[in-house]
Amino acid sequence: MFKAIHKYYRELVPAFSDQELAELDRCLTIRHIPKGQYVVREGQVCRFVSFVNKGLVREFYSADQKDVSVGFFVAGDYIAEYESFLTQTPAAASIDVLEDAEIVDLGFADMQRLYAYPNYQEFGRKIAELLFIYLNRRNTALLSFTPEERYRKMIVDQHELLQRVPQYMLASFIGVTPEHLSRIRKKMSRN
Amino acid sequence: MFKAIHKYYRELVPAFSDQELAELDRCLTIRHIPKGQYVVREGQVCRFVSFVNKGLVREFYSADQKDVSVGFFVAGDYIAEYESFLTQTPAAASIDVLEDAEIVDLGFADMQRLYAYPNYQEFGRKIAELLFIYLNRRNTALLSFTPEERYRKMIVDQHELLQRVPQYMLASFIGVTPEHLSRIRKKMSRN
DNA sequence: CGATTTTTTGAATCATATCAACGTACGTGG
DNA sequence: CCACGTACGTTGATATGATTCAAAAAATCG
Repeated sequence: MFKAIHKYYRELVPAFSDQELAELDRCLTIRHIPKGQYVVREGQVCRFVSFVNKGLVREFYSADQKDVSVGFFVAGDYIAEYESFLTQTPAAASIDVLEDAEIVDLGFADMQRLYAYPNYQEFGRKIAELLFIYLNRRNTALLSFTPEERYRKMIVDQHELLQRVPQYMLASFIGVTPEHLSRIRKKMSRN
Repeated sequence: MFKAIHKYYRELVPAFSDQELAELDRCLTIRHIPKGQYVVREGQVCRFVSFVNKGLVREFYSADQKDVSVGFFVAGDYIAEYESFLTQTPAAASIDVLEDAEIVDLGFADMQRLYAYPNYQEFGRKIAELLFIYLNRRNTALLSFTPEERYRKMIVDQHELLQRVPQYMLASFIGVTPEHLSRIRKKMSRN
C-alpha cells in the first residue's frame, strides 16, 4: 500500500529500507476532501504535509478581499502550507480543493519521530531543497518576465492545468487581474 | 578558529560534537575578495557555499541589460547561488562584492562528504528550510504589497543596509526603477 | 431551462516606466 | 588642494501597461 508514496521517497533517497518505509506507513492516514472545502485555513496551524492521490488543490492567500493563487497541485504532488508546518505557527495562506481530492496525511509529530532515521533527514533536506528551487524559479519569473511571458510559459509546462483551473485563478497566479489576462489571451490569439 | 561558523552550526543543530565541527574546519578555506569582483558569475557553476566574515555582497541577475538585485548579505550570513550549488549546474544569478569581503568557503564535494554524518544532514535540511521561508516571504511581499510598502518594510528590518547599498540597487530589489524609488522617497518625506 | 459563475469587452483612471536633462557628491590624478 | 570626470540621485514630461468599474456575452450547473 501507498505505492506511489514509496516511489516518491525512494526516488529522492534510494537508500530507504523496506522497514523504514513500513515505519512511514504506520504514520499515514487517508483523507477525502470534497470540492470547495479547505485542507488548511489561513490563521490555523498546518499540522500535516499531504500527498495528493487524486483531485486538484490550490494554495492561495488573501490580499485586500482578493484571492491570490500561488500554486496548483495534482495527483503525485505534495502539499502543505510549508512555513506553517515547519514552524507550527499560524498559516499565512490557505489550501482549498478545486476537484474532489484524496490526500494522504503525515503529521508533524510523526515527521519529527522519523527524523531519527538519517534517511528521513536526507529526505527532508531534499524536499526543502526542491521547494526552494521551485520558489526561486517562480520568484525569478515574477521579477523578470512580463505577464504575457509568464502565461506562455504556463501554457508550455502546465498545460494540463489550464483546462482544469478557472481562468481568474490563473490570472492571480500570473499576477494580473482576470480582465487583463483575458486581454492578453485575445492579443495572443490574433497571431 | 571559525568561531562564528561553529556558533551558526550549533544554533541550528545543538547536537554537533567538537569532533564533527573539527571535521568541518578541515574543509573550510578563507578567501578575500575586493569590491567590484565576483564571487559567482552567471553561467558558471557555484562550487561553494560561503560564510561572510566581513564585507557586503549582493546576489543579482541580469534581465534585458539591467541588473536585478535579489539579496544583500553581510557578516554572519551565508551566501551561494543555491540552486546552482545544489544541482552543480550553471548559475542563473551572479554574486558580486559591494564592500571588500572576507568569506569562508565550503566546497560541494566536502559538503557531500559531511552528509555522512546525520547531524550534517539535519543542518542541510534546516538551512534549506530557512531559505525556503525567506524566499516565501519575499515572494508574498512582491505579490501582495506595493513598492512603497516594500520600501517601508525594508527601512524597518534592514535599515543597516540602506546606508550601505546604492539606491538604484535597492530599487531593483524592491521591484521598481531608480527614478520611481526616488519619487517614492520624496512622497514619503512629505509626511 | 433558469440561475449562477466565468469570461469578455469598453471606457476611464492610475501606477509605473521611459527618456532626457540637470544637480550633486565623490574620488583620483595633477 | 583643486579640478575634473564619473557615478549616483532627482526632476519633469510623456508614454505604456495594468487596474477598476460596469455591463454584456458565454459557459456551466442543478
